[in-house]
Amino acid sequence: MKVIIAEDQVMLRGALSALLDLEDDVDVIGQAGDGEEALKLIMQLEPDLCIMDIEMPKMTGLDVAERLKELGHPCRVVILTTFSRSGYFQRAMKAGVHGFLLKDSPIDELGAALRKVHQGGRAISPELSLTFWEAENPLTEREQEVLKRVAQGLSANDIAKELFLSSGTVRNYVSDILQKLEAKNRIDAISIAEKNGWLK
Amino acid sequence: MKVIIAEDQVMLRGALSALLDLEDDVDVIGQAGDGEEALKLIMQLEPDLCIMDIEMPKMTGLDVAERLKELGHPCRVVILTTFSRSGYFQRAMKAGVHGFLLKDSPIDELGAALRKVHQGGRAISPELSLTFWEAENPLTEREQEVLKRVAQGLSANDIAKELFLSSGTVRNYVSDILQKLEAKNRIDAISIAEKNGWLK
DNA sequence: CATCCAACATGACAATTGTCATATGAAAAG
DNA sequence: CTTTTCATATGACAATTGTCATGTTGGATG
Repeated sequence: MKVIIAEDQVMLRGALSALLDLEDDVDVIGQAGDGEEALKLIMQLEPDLCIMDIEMPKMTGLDVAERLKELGHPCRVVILTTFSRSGYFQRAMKAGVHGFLLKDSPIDELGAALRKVHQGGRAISPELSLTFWEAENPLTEREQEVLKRVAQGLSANDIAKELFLSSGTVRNYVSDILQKLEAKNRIDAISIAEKNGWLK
Repeated sequence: MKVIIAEDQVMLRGALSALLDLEDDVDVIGQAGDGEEALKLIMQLEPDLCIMDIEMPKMTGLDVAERLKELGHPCRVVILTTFSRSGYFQRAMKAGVHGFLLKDSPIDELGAALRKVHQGGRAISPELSLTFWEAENPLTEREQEVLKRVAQGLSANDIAKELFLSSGTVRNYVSDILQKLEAKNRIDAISIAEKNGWLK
């Protein structure tokens, strides 16, 4: 099977590529260090499978997966990520990926996962518990926009200007966010949202 | 040369171990997933070299390196880390490590770095620029204690209680921190300190 | 078609953060 | 030995955050 590896960490990308190339039935035909390059290579080289990190420059792995789904592209995506965040997982499933592995899994599992996906199956890391499905993002679109800017260190006044709202509105959104996440303050809220993959 | 790999990310640890074992002159004799296990294995197996991540559970790679230096242990440490933070680099140099590589380096460089260190040399990632040496942590011990707790989402009152200070004192420390880091607010300050490796 | 609900929006007031002036003690420098 | 400097420490006041009551609009439900 023809495989492309999309991973911005050079050393891991090189190591995975070298090891997978040692397998008889795996052919690593391309490597990408960011999401845009990954999408381009998939279009050009038509791999069977793509191993895709999530957090990459220019375009996240989830953005690429969503794009491939839009295009009805046959390439099967196996997400390989560091963080077991429910927000990522849900978004990946919606994007129709065929695998979701954690970098905390043994290297042996990767090859097995690729074969499974190539044969039409799905490969999900066993570490992802059932409760994982339940932690849906409780924030509205507007609240997410506000929280993203809070996380960037912007004040309520700054955010009000950017989103064409009044400062009181922004403060109310922040207050709603604190209540929904059961956070003590905005630093706490940022931390909770990051852990759950609710901050893009 | 006998090598131990200390890396909490299972997949990378497995991949590096497999690849390094393919080299004629490298013998991977142990693997550790956290700092304490790494220290224990180094004591027991007496490797020539240890490839050490920084951010690991229980004990950071830098804590381990410092411990080995205290003991005058002959094992040579090569730091392998994701983040090029000057705080980490300085602390590593002070701990007497023999190598400092970024996971953004190609896998080929790792083997070459190990040989260089084994022969008594040092191996530093070329990406680490000269300015890297200059970004010394501007915060006092007390300010660092305060910022660590701010980053954990504690209020000035909470921090005052923990450190046996008054709330006004804590707020003044926070204000000093904001000025030194040229941060707009505490979220901004946390972000700057994290980027520079000044938050432990 | 009417009612209800949720998302979005605002400002008054309470609580917390951040600034600033000030003080003390220990270590470094002259 | 004296002076200076820096880290540590505190509270008054200004600025911002967070809470709460309230309003509007559009979509869902009966």
